[in-house]
Amino acid sequence: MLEKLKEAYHFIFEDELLNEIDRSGQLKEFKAGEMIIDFGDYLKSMPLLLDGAIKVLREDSDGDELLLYFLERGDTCAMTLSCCLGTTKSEIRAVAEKDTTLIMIPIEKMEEWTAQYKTWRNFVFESYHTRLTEMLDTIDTIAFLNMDERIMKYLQDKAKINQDEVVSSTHQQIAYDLHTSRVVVSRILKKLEIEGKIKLNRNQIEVLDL
Amino acid sequence: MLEKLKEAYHFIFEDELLNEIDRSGQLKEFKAGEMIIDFGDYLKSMPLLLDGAIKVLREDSDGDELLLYFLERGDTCAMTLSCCLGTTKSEIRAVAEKDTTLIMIPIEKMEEWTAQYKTWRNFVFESYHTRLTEMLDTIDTIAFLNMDERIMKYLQDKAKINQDEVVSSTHQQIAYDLHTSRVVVSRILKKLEIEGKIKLNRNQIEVLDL
DNA sequence: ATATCTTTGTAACACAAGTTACTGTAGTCC
DNA sequence: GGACTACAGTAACTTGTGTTACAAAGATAT
Repeated sequence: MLEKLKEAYHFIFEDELLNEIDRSGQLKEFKAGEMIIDFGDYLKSMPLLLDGAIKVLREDSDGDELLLYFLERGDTCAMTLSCCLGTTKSEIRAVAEKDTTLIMIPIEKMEEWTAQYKTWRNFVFESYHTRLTEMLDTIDTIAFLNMDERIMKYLQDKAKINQDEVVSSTHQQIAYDLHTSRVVVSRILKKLEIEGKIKLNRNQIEVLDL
Repeated sequence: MLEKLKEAYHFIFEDELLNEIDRSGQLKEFKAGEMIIDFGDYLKSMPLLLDGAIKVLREDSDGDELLLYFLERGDTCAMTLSCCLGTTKSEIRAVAEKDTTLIMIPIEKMEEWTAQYKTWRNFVFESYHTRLTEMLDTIDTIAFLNMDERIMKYLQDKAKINQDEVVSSTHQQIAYDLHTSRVVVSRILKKLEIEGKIKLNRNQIEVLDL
């Protein structure tokens, strides 16, 4: 574990802190599609992403979902982070986008390290900043873009996260993430294919315009 | 200034820190409608809200605006906060919603106090948490509500912020904040009036259903 | 190979929201 | 008072998106 940890975080944390994380943290692995955190979960530890990718979702009162953003290596979930501090329930759902390994850090350590390590403080602030920026981006997307643009952006983001220009999703899955209907997704994907921006196959969409 | 500061913050900061803020901070006053921060501004100090209210907006590439949230006494602008740390440009615009007084704190102090005062750290984390939650609420609003509900929520929020059930805005101003058109706002306001939820007058809307 | 299920394509329609255009009305300035 | 401006009301139309319904194509199981 220490190896992987160093690989991902040695640029920002000093050895002493890395060793502390190694001692207190618990390694967890999730298969693609597994749920990591659900709405209303009480969180007693904070995740540090070592490898893989996580999809973060929001749900409304009718059970409709909406994709907020993806997390990659080196990220932490700032929502979780602030839930930990407030010991409030999770406002979001986190699902493994691909096979994912992460380290769970007990909340008690958070407070301790925040006081003790400047690098940790900076990391936490940096994470909050990144997440706020990401949320702004999400707001821009749903407020200012039409469905064509949102779908195209979704495909590009997903291709980037998975480092594969072929996105393996059904139209229904995309509809869930974007909070729209399957028919709308099919219709627009077909239009994007005619425009030459993507290539459609069963369960697969090749993104030509990255 | 120290008086006002104590009035608003003595519950969360110790006297020593309050005195520090008093020494380093600079008092600023803004009239309702004045712009406090604009897109692209570089920020060298961080605002603490003493009195009044602030409206925080987002803008897209075409210059279209969208209201993100309101700030009240005891709040700070977490976006500003993270801009300060990253010395990046402001992603948002802040406008005084009513006459507002705030204290500007130089960024150098931020780092210092974060290391030194636990209450300050908690305040900063708390602020980030509140802001993230507020952003989630904004996302819910634009993603899951229709225009009728959004306008009603807007009026209720605005009435609450101004502690006045009479909202003094033109239909055009509401349209800007919600990123829609004046005609749509007029049409829906009329409908809400017929439903008995509001009462319309020139430049004024009385919110009956708070 | 037949039956079944999942995924995709498409047509026809419904509806919310945005657009254009015009009118009326309340204030302001001369 | 008359001219002007800002604000509000409303009608008629367009457009984007969501809905319902059904058919076809590919995958999977028996």
